[in-house]
Amino acid sequence: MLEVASLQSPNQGVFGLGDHHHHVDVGFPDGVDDDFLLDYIDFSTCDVPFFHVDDDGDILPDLEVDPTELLAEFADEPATTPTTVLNPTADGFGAHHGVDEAKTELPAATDMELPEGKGESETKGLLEERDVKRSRTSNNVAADEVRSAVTTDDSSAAAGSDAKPCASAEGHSKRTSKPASVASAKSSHGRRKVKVDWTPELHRRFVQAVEQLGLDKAVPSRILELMGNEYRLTRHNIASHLQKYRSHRKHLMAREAEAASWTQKRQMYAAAGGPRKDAAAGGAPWVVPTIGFPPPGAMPPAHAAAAMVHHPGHPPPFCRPLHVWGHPTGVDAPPTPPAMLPVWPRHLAPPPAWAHQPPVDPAYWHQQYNAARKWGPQAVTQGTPCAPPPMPPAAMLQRFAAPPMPGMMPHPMYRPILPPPPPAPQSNKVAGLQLQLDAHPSKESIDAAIGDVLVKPWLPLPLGLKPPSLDSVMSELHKQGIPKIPPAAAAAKTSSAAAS
DNA sequence: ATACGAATAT
DNA sequence: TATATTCGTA
Repeated sequence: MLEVASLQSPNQGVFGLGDHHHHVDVGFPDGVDDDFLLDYIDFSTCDVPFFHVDDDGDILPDLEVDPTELLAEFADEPATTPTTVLNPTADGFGAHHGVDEAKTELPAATDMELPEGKGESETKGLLEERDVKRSRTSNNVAADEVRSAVTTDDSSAAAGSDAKPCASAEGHSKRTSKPASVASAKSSHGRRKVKVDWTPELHRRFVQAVEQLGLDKAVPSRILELMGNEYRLTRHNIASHLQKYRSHRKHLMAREAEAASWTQKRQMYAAAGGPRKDAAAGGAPWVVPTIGFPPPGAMPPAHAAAAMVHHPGHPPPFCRPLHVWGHPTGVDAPPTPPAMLPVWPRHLAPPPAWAHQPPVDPAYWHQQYNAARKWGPQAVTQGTPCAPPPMPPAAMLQRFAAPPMPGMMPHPMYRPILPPPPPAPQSNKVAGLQLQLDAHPSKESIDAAIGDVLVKPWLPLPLGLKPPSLDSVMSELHKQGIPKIPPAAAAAKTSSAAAS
């Protein structure tokens, strides 16, 4: 079992995403990235750096395949490689930025279905190889299965199309050639399984297919059909990804439900008679639109700035309500209206115990960030132009800039807002920042949703941390001297609730 | 025999 | 963690 650890692309990191090197000149990224590369590639097992060069002389980066396979490919497939849609070199990538690279069009299903006119059934059969394999035996599947995996699966399926597995095309120039362990070269010419690299682009294609089918009808085989075989994905690859996709989706919805419930509570409170002064001042209730604002240092300045970008005609993303567009098709549009998110009232000076969070490992945010980029709405929103958002007004940056806190990362969700020194000045601004509820997202708002991708990672409540009960909140308000506490709440669990 | 998908393994 | 593989099931 020759397993080669899959390489994690440095580009997958927070900082790399917005800065792809689209050229593939030598197979290695230039500049600083070389350092990264060195870190990520284990040259000890690599005899020769191998690049996959196609007819056009393009080097296809980051193929997660081993040399053996490549060789095999060359062998049986001289090189009739039609340019893949996803070949990064094919579409002036220089123009793309960050998240959204090219919104590649999903070629009509019919188009990509079978390059060589193969029937669907045939393709299906081929792609089902693994299932067959599985049932066939069990022992020593290691070498055997792996071999057959590539042999059957690939050679047949791949042979079907001359498209190369450009699965990782896009933006991942750095992940370039993967140094495969040449160990495979030995006796058993063991072919190791290839780990599919679900690049953002590939994922997008996947999502497109899913959308096209509809969530309920999106099953691996169908998705595979729609995606075509140019990526040489197997049904299992899809199934696995689909599983995760669903899972993420589920969590996303759960999160939204949570936010919605919060909104309800807030509204209850407001209905019960929230702080009059705010309402009287013409402002909204006590919800402050600071939710989701990235904690200082959680993201690179460029992205942080991006998160703050203001889209004309729309509220700044960071005060946008948590809202997932769901399927563009509308099939599963969130039933609950977008709502403002709960945040700690700005006039509540020291936040209660539950608002204080221990320092969070930056890696956590990076993960959140990456996950959001991959599974977030942008993935669902097709054809979204994704130019890097402009810099926010300096004033805005200043306003939200937080003093560096070495080692400390205030919790994003409940980062308390210190009471503004002068009480008056901010009222207008806040009003301006007030949430706009987009019941029917316009194109712009969808575009703006990209900003949400950057924002959302900071939205969720920390795991294991339940939002405070309405009672405890009101109790806290009471402590702070906020008038008008519903009797019921006051009577109820006071400090105890707040503490928990 | 196939395909699905949850659970598990790597 | 992401992806692969296994396993029970329809």
